[in-house]
Amino acid sequence: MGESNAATPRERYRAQVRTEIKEHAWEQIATAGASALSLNAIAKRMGVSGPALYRYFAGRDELITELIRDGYRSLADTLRAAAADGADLSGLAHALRGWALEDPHRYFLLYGTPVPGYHAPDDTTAISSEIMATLLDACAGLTQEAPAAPFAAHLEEHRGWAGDHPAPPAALHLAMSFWTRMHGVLSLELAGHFTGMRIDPAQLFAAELDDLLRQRSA
Amino acid sequence: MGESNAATPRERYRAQVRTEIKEHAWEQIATAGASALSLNAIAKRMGVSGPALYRYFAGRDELITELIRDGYRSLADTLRAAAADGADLSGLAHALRGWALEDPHRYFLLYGTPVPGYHAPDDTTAISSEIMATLLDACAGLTQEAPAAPFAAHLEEHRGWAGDHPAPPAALHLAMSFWTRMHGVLSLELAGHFTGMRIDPAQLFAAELDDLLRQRSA
DNA sequence: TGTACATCAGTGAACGCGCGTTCACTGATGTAC
DNA sequence: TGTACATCAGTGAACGCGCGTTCACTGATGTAC
Repeated sequence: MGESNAATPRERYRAQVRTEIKEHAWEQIATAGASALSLNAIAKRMGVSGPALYRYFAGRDELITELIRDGYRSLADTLRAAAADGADLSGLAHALRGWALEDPHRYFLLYGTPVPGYHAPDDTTAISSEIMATLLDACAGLTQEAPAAPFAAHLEEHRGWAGDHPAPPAALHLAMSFWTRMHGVLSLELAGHFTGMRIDPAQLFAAELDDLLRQRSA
Repeated sequence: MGESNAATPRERYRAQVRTEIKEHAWEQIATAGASALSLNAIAKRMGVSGPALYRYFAGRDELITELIRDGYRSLADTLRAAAADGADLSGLAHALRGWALEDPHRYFLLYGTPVPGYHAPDDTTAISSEIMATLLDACAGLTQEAPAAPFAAHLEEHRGWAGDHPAPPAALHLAMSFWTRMHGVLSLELAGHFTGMRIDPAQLFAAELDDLLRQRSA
């Protein structure tokens, strides 16, 4: 009690306002897209003057960075929680889809068209590795043919993206394939490409997942 | 000669300027992204006054529409040409990847994060169907297990996206899977997600394609 | 408990910028007789 | 071939807007004695 770690009222207030700003930012992104994110507009919606927000974020870029970080964090936590609940790869797939549908613009902010002048901070790749490691844990129990020799070697050499997870090349490949395939269906679904086609995205997603898991059950 | 179909000098001039405007538009998209597309900026680069462009396009939206249409057209032509040269599914995959790498921003304009306030015109779905039909032709020669009954029925009912191509459900599913899987790897590659991971996109793409075609050769 | 001081959240004015779009116009190009 | 006219590409000024960001400031909140 009363240690240096206790948040002062001012600190708590700052944290709360930062959160509120970010919430409005997500709303705005959901309405007009990430490239239209504007500090002034957020301030207006909060009933506050424009420059006030500069007390909380150094500028627009820092805000976007924070949003991206939060996005990765949220996905990592969601998948980890699912895994802790005993979800297998199929369960993780549905957790991923649920998370994406919950806020499509958040998904696109992380995995969609890159924001023009913007470059992601280093520590998001750490969270990314965490996500891949969770996938790899779920892949470990499954059998899968090893990829062709050169590609297997390539995967073994570069396992940094999975936090140096000690999985065999077959699992590394499966995790990678899982990610790209789920992303393929999901991103086209979220972009609305299936609505025009009158194809049910849920069925397509399920079929894709089925095919991925075929002959790979533990 | 001299029929109503012959282009007058003025018509030829108009067409040429329209083309030039679109070229500058693509350059600008490649630099700052689609959401930063600005008629004024294009005009400035062309050494012409802002309002001058309104002789050629009703506004920003019409220009974007035209760019999207041209993009779909270009992809459809590329794939069709490859198919006419005897390319199989694998050949089409590489044609697709080549086309995407040629101009990543063009790819994202069609298949990336949707442009905020914008809605695509109807006739692009016609070109989309043309693309899918080309894929389906290449799928026809391959064998593939039919998908589960309900999904097979769903695919049979809604084959409008393939221009009512008379292919069996197995082929419809394969084409759909081909599209989503290639898009999955490609869009992550173009967004730069593999560079941070130090994974070679070409090898990953090849492995994904290999897996797709496994046990489905004619 | 009360006073003096430091911290800091938020304001309002200002800077310079670029945007989409309209409008009345000038001047060159093409057409009709 | 030459003149009268119509078409239409491009100009420049203007409208209203919103953006990111800086700056000197006011006034409330918290701290030290």
